[in-house]
Amino acid sequence: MLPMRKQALALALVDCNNFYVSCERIFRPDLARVPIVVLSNNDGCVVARSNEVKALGIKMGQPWFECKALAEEHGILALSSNYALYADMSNRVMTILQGFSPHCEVYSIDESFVDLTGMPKLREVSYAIRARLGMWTGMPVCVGVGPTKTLAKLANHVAKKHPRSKGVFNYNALTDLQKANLLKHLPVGEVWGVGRRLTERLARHGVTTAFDLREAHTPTLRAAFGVVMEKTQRELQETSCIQLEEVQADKKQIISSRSFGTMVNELSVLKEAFSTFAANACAKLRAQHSHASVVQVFLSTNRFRTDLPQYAPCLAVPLPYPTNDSLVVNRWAAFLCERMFKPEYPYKKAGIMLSEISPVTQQQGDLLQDTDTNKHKLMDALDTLNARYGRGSVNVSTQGGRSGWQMKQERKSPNYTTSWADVPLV
DNA sequence: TCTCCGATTAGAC
DNA sequence: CTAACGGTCTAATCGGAGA
Repeated sequence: MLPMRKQALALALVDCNNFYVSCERIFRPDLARVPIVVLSNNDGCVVARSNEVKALGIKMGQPWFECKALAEEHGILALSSNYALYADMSNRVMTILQGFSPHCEVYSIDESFVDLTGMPKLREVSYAIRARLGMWTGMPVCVGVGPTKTLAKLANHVAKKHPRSKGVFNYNALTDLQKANLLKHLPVGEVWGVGRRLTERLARHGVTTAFDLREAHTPTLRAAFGVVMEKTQRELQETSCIQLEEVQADKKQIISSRSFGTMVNELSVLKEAFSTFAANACAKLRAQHSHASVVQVFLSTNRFRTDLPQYAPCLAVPLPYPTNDSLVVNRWAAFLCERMFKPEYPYKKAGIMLSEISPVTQQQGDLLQDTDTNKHKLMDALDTLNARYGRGSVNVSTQGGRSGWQMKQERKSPNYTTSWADVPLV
């Protein structure tokens, strides 16, 4: 029997167009042509832009106050981010994509790699993906197909940028000459994994396009830029180095943090905030059936106010036993907070980080350990109630009413899909 | 000298 | 009216401390 030839991979990257903006527009068709931005937490930075806004030159991540004048002039609608809505729409999209292939990797809230290897008529399949998502959710997407994740990303970029592609681009269908031509016209900074710093450094080595990177002398590249860059190069050469991760790995660290709506001066308010961070972080920990052995907390003044004195302490404690109990973590956080707190500074941000995370099934046996399971039952009940009635339905009493530190969120849309109270009556 | 560890860097979205 | 700039996460790398 002849050895079977290894089949060339066909990976599709399906990426939602202006995802947060599209989520908002699906429930407000009247906004279809209105220029829209969605703001980060605390209404701080622009994190999503409609095409009209991109055309005006407003940049991703730009502080909103810098855009105010231009926004006024062009009637830009700014919305606070509505994560309950975006997460729900994301789940719908990802579930539908599973219908096209059993092998999917949900890469982020708005994009998924879908393994289409072996399927005939990849263009038709790609258009079918777009059509089904459009019909079932209203979400516009672009589809890029390539033999590696890096080239699928690149193909998606081409699909997004060139209207003639009608939202679909298949790198696998190109001739060698077409591939070279395409790569020569792509700035190296557009390649997945090449950010601003690396773009600068690569330029000093004469590498300015994706083609230059693909053709660079590998040992030299490896010596100057490390193993990650070598993988990127090999991916551009159509050798897959970055595998499809179908099951999401457990988090190795979990952070819950926020910038405050206003400066905070009182210890009591900080402790309330930490109580909420502890509850959030532990809920995430329990959701992946893990516990953590290190609790770290941090505080900071407003780093953009260079006119004010700065203070950004950070304290960690190794726990005697790993835990995922909100009350236990909360007590440690409060203790560390008191140690760090200096009343002479106004605080703008705080947070908690859990690390040294392991599965609860790997419980270390210890004769002295408390075997009381009541507190596990308490956390189970809390998680169940919050799952049924919505996050935040049941809190730890020390969380308080958030009044002293609540982030700014002045323009949030209703929770159309996750709250009956928010469903408009027609 | 080797190894471990925390801090720093870079990137993604 | 004024001041106003996100939140999580991972992996690689580096430099110093300690074995």
